[in-house]
Amino acid sequence: MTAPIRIKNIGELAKLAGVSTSTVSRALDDSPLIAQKTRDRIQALAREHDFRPNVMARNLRIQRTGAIGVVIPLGHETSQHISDPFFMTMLGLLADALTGRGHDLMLSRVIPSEDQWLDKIVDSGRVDGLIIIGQSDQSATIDRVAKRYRNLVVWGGYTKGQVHCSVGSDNVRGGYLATSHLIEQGCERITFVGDHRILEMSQRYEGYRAAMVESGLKHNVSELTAHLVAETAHPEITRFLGETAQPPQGIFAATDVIGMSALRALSDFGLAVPADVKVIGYDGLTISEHTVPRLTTMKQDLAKGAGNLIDLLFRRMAGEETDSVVIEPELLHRMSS
Amino acid sequence: MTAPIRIKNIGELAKLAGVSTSTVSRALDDSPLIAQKTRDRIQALAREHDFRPNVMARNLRIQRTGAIGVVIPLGHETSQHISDPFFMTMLGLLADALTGRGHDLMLSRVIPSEDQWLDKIVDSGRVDGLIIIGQSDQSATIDRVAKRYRNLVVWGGYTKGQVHCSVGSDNVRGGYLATSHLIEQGCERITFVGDHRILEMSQRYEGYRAAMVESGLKHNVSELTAHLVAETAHPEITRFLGETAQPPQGIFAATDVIGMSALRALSDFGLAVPADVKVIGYDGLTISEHTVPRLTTMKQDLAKGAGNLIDLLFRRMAGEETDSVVIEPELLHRMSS
DNA sequence: CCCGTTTATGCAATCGGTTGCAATTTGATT
DNA sequence: AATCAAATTGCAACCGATTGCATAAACGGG
Repeated sequence: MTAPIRIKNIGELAKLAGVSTSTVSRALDDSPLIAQKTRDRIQALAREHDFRPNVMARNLRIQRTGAIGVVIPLGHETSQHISDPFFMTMLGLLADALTGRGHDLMLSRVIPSEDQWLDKIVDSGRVDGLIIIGQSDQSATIDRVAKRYRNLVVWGGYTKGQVHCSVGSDNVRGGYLATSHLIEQGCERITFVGDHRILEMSQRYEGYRAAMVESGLKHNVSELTAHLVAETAHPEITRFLGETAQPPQGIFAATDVIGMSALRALSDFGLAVPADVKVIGYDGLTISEHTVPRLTTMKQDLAKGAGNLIDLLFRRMAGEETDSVVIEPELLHRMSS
Repeated sequence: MTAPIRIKNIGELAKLAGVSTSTVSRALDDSPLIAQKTRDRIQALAREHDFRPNVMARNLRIQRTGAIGVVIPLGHETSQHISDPFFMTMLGLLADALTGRGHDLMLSRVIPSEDQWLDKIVDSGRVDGLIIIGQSDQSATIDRVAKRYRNLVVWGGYTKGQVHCSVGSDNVRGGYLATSHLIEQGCERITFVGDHRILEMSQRYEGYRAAMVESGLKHNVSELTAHLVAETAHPEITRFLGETAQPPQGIFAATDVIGMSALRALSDFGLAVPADVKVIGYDGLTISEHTVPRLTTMKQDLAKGAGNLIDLLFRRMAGEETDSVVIEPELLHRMSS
């Protein structure tokens, strides 16, 4: 019934239709240059043979790829795998938005071992633009490349004077609000749990510290360095709880995943949340709503963030200049505090 | 210091080096056809101008893209976003393995509205091969395309007679083992919570049912249809618990995320886990280890699974025939049962 | 010093499309 | 019927690489 021969390029289709390749090309593109009935005929023919023009050839000619790179630098993680649902949420949102704009998503997880990692991606010519999720500890490299490559936006922290265009929540303020909340709930000894090397976390720590100092709790400032992945964060918190003479009254976890680990470690030690220890997380991921007890957290509006990232990126690709966006974080007071 | 002019193709580099483009091309490829010192000279020149040959042009010429498509069909989800950490874990593993093999990862999240969705991806010429994560409710489409396109592997359930090559755990057996475990723990009224439309879940249900029947608990078989995402699963479980006269003694959640939702819903109703109700999940995700109490689950070895997927895919791309792989699931007995 | 190999390089076709411009056809107008 | 503008279509160059084959240079042996 259907035609047996497989058409593999517009040349063959052109021959079949008795026209030139240019006509086929334009017809498939629905160009008004081609008479309506010719267009219809060729499109029908293409459908019949389910022929789809080769994307690579097209891309080469028109000098764009139709793909946006999404890069997750893992400079801080020794562990090979990310299990942080944060990335999935972000990725899902980005994938949706990009598909909606007719672009594909090229995912790269990079463990930066040499400082050319970003240049390689940029110069590969595989993508029209780049979204980097989290500066990790690579701010310098990112800034260097941003200087010469415009089509680049970053989810993460904002630092005065940075070259690259970023979208992210106000981490300092978020840290301040989170800590203030715990203080309001009556906590005095509050421990910050996170990883300093990561820009956003160090900003959250800064906010934490400011709130503590402001409330005259400067001497109670304490910090536990914990990895981002739950597998490693949990034993670290457990060890910490085992070693301290007196457990803290409040824990400010730099991410929801760390918060979850904390909840579990506390439970292991027979400490009740929020009666004995109050816990607050950061991110506002779905997962934080499904812990027992439900985790109080600082919500970053990721949907909005992803929207901003895409929007800014496309504007930059169109040649516009863009400023960074800082989103106001929001306290979600739930059961753990 | 560094050269100011930007080299944009091998032609320009050739002119600079005083050789032909073919020589440049071969030199950059480190071909033995070119004299060692010519090679060195050209490579140095390329480095100096940090020139990297255009990938698209290369791909067009050699007829491969160096990219593998990873597709997540969401035929079953009305909701736009996936928050299931399962995908992230899988994606992370795949991204690592593919990078290791020198390939890029093109991510597509598809909500199949017309039955050509897969053909479009295959015929786009953007990828050398395709990994589909989960059949969703699209087994028919996948099978149809698999018939004509070899470079395709699927993570998901195995059905006798399927055309496509799949990798996944033995869901029927997993369901059987999970249910048997709950029965051994003294449960008689066990409810299965999951979504039948998804192949893997219906297989898990099948195993559940078999175990129940085998233990003479046929009349206690009960099922709650719940969505995969925690946002919607939780209220569904809550409603269920509110409506039943007598809560079940055991809950077999078809995924860890549903299991988490169940834990929380039970906690809301003041039911103790595992004292009042025992819960078992499925997947063995990291996250399941960090719930309170820690979730008993059926572990699927995703690392192994991802390895198999990649391995099979590359063998298929090399022209080999491959059989589907079924992985034995393993009980992780933790605190919730 | 000549000739036959090896070794090193260049020529030009090719991958599969897109697009500026020229050429042809159509149609309207006088 | 002749003229001219508008509507269609085709020609051929191009995007930036790779690669089979021809050619030129270097080398070794007699």
